Amino acid sequence: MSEARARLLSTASGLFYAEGLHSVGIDRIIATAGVTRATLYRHFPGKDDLVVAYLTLADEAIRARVDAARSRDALPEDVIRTVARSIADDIRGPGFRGCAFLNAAAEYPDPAHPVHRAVLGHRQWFLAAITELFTDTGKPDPEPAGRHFAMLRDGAMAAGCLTDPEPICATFLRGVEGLLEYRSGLGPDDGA
Amino acid sequence: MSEARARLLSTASGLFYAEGLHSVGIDRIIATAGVTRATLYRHFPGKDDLVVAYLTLADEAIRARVDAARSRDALPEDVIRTVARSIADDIRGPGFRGCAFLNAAAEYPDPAHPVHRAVLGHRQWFLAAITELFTDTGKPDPEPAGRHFAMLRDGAMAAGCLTDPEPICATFLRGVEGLLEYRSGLGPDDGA
DNA sequence: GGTTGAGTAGACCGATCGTTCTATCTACCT
DNA sequence: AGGTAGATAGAACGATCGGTCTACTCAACC
Repeated sequence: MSEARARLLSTASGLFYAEGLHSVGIDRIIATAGVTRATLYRHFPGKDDLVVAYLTLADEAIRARVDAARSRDALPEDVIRTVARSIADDIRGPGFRGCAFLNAAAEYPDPAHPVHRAVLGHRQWFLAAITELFTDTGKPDPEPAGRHFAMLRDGAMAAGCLTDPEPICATFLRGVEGLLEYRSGLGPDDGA
Repeated sequence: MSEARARLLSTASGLFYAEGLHSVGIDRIIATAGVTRATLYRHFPGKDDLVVAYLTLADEAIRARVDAARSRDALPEDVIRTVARSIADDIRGPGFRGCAFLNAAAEYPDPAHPVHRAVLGHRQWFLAAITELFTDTGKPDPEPAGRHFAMLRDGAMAAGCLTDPEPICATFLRGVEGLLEYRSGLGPDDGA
C-alpha cells in the first residue's frame, strides 16, 4: 500500500488502458510514475502481474458500482437500468477506449495466461450478476435475458470508442429497455 | 501476385489473427512463411502495411460473403438471416478468435494510424450495408435496426472466443430474429 | 545474350524489450 | 543506537524488435 506502489499502479492503469498492453513498456511506466525500476520489481514480480493488478483494479471498481446500484434502487428493473446508464456514461465519457477486459483478451489470446484468466473471471462474475438481477425481476427466462444484456454491453463498449458514442449509447439503452419492457408481456416458454 | 507474396500474406494473416498484431514479429512471419527478410520488404514497405493488407484481405472476404447472401436470397429479411447465420458459423468454427477488426482496434487505438483507419473503414461499410438491408425490408426505422444488429454482432464476436460459443450464437441469432420479427408489428414512431 | 526482377542467404543496425544487479540514502520501529 | 524496509540511481543483461544492407542465384523476356 506504499505511495509509490499506488502511483505505479495508477499510472500503469492509465497507460495500459489508453495505449494497450504490449504497446506500453516498463520504461514508459516507471518514467511516467516517477519511480525507479527496482521499485517496480519490488512490488510486482513482473509486467504480467502489473497487468493483472490493473485488471483487478478495474474489476473491483465495476463490482463496486454494481453493488452501489443494487443498494440504491429497490426494484431489480431499476438496478438494471442504473447499471446500463452507468455503462452508457462510461462510453460517453472522455478518454473512453472500450472495455479494458475485451481489449486485454485481444492481446492475450492464450486461455492459460494469467491475464486472459483475469478477463474470464471478470466476465463470469458480470454475467452471473446481471442474470441474478433478471432473476430478481421474476420475469421468465432470466438466463437468456442476462446473456442478451451482456451481448449488448460488449457490443456497445467495443463500438463506443470507434465512432460517435451518442448513437451507440442510444441503441444500447433502447435495447436494454426493450429487453426489460417487452419481456413483461411474454409467457415462460417463447424464448427471449 | 507472386507466390512468395501470397504465402507471406496468408501466413501473416494466420499468425496475426491467432496471436495478435504486436505479439507476432517479423522474424516469426518470415520463418513460418519460409521466406527471406528481403522478400518481405520487397512486397511490403513495413510491418504496418502487412497488417493493413491482412485486414484488407479479411474485409474483402466479408464483403464477398455479404454479396453472396444478397444474390442468393430474394427477400432482404432472408439476406439478413443468411448474414447472421454466417456470422454464427464463424463463431462456432474452429480457431475462432473474435473479430479481426475489433482486435486490431484494441491494439491500435490511435485514430490516425493506418491500421485503425482500416478498421473504421470496414465497420463503416458494414453498418451501411446492413442498414441498407433493413431499409429494403420496408419496415420502419431501418437505421436503429441496423445499429442494433451491428451491436449484437460486435458483442457476439467479442464474447464468442471467451466462453462456450453455443449459447452466444443462440443469443445472437435469437436477438436478430427478434429484431426482424417483432419490428413488423411496430408503427413508424415508437423507436426500436 | 545481356538485362532485369524476384528470390535466397545472412550479416548488421540502433532501439527497445523485460529483467537483474549493486550501491546508496532515508525514514521509521524497537 | 541499531536495524530493517522502502525508496533512489543507474549500469548492465540477453533477447528481440523493425528495418537496411550486400552478395549471389535463377528464370523470363526483349
